[in-house]
Amino acid sequence: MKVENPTSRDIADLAGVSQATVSRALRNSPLVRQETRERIQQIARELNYFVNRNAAGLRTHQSNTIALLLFDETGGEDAQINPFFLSMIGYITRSAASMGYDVLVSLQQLTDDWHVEYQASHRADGLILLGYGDYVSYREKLDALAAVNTRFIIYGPIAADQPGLSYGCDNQTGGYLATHHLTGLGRSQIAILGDTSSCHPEFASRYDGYARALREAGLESDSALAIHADNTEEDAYAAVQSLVATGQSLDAVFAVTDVLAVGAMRALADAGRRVPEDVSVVGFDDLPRAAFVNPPLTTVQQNIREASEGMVQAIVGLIEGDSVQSVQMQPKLIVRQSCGATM
Amino acid sequence: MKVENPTSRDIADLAGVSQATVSRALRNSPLVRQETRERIQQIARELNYFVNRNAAGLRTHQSNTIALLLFDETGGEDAQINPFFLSMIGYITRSAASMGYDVLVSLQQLTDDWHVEYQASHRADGLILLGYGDYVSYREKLDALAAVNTRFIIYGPIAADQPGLSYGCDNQTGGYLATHHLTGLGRSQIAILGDTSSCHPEFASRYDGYARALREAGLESDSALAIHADNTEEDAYAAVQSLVATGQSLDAVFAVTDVLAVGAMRALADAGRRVPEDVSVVGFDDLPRAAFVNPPLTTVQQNIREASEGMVQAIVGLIEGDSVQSVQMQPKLIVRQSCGATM
DNA sequence: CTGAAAGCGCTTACAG
DNA sequence: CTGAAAGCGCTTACAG
Repeated sequence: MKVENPTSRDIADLAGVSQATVSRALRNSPLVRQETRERIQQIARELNYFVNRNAAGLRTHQSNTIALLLFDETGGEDAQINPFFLSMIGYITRSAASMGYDVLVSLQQLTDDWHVEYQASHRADGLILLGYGDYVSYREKLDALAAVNTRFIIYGPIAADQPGLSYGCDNQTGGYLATHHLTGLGRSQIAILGDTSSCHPEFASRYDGYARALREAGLESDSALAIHADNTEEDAYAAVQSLVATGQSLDAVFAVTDVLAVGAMRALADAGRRVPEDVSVVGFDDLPRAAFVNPPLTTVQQNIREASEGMVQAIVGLIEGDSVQSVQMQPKLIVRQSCGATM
Repeated sequence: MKVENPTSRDIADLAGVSQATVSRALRNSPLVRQETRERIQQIARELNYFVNRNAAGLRTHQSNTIALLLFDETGGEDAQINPFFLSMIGYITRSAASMGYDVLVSLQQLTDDWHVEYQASHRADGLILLGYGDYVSYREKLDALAAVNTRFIIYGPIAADQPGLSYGCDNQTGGYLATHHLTGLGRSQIAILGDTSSCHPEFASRYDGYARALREAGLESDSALAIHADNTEEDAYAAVQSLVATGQSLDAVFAVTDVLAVGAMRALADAGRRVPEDVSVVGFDDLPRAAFVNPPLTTVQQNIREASEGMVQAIVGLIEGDSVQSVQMQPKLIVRQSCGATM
């Protein structure tokens, strides 16, 4: 009675029906008489039988799998995944499972181009792309994906002529919220920390929001207060340390990510500047650690659960042939103690 | 010249060879003349052709995929993955990729039993299981996996009669290191926080190490200082708060995970106990946030990179028929400021 | 070194 | 409601 690696034919023999009927019964086809169906499913259960996904996928041209590709610009060998994207994995996986999809996770270097392989090899029906990357090389990848008709959605800004769908937050508004909070507290020498060049459209938009808030408050953007840093804590630390060493005065820092904000806070502390008394700090992302740093970090939150579930729905929609739109979410300011606002 | 979804037959027609030769050439078979092989690979590249994994997998009975199953005991709908296990995903994925394997990630409730499906459905060649779980229900799952000859490795303690391989750290030594550090600082009323019942063998072993260190220091284990808490920050907060409210005096806490340690530190602070002046705190895991809390947390580190890479090598070894052993790593005490040790 | 052929385990039109 | 049959796109013994 025990079969080592049972196939639908084994079930058929045991049930005294054809293999086709087994296939139908296991897919809950209404074409099969209920009594037959239940008997077949019972036998399948007893044998620990599961449909061979390779065979089914070969027939149906589907994998019921979504590939989740994490791009890592700053990543060396030992690099941890950007915690912001890492925290999406749970939501994406759970949400995909509830829609009947598996999730294949892969870390990609921006120099790789395995990404086109996932759908072409029928390993995945669609892709979700996560990562802050240099826009120019990123863009090439998107074009390559579009060229082979891959279904994909990218977390990030919606560029006008960019192929594919995107799901992102209104970064301009986010930058505005952060900066407006600082000007509202009377800060006037507000530095912005990060790579706000056009290579990083999401950070560039945060800069635009920053500039708008300054303008509204009657302040001028001062290029001496635009501090360039790659998106690592170490780079942020070094950049802020250098700026402070020049004698440049400042009373606030808007870091375009929490990772940068944490580095900035360390650099300020080591330079003897108190946060928030001497310098206010705002971040962006609301990483888990934002609540734990000292003082707890005021930051702009993107709703990652909503984003994760939305992206899964979008890619599944695309796979199933629905028409799907790009989405822009509204960010939210989370006030903690790093700016000196009363709670 | 452009083919929509090229197959090996299309390549064959274009190259003027048989489909079998294309298959061989693409797998770099030495049976194919080099010149022919290169010509075929060139054509494949031009057409953006990739081998259909479903078809190949059906033939070879392999998926070249590892399923990474994360079990979540405390997980409600909105629960984040335990950050300790989350941080392994990157290393596991990268390491699997370097060995030619994809990683399928799935969050599992301890009540589910999808886990047997992964290998039986030929979606994965083997499983890696991560998660702190209630040992009794966990054990049932392992037995079910073993019953259907699934290849798997579990991160956790090596129980004598447990099926499958495991990869874990020497939790007893870890508990000893933490507690010995505290006794060495002159602490004598050392609480232990967590679920150290036999349901959680890893935590129970940490308890054993704690008891051993106390014994060595001539101290007695006091059951009033064994604080039960599920592995969440909230539960730890509540448990420590209650204990302090009873008037129980204590001068140190060994939390069996960093998640618990963070909750304990909050509860102590809110009760007006200074860390480390009044109460020393040690954790376990060295989560990313351990360095960020205030004061930075002294903790026992498990080398997650080594563990991740080791587990991938082990499961791949198992898949490829090597003989593989369970491994126990040595943990390491990371001294920060939460105990008051001089740095 | 290359080709013809079988077959992996399914799904689904087609026929009854 | 059920079965016989074709075929998805590969890999690999077998024959040359």
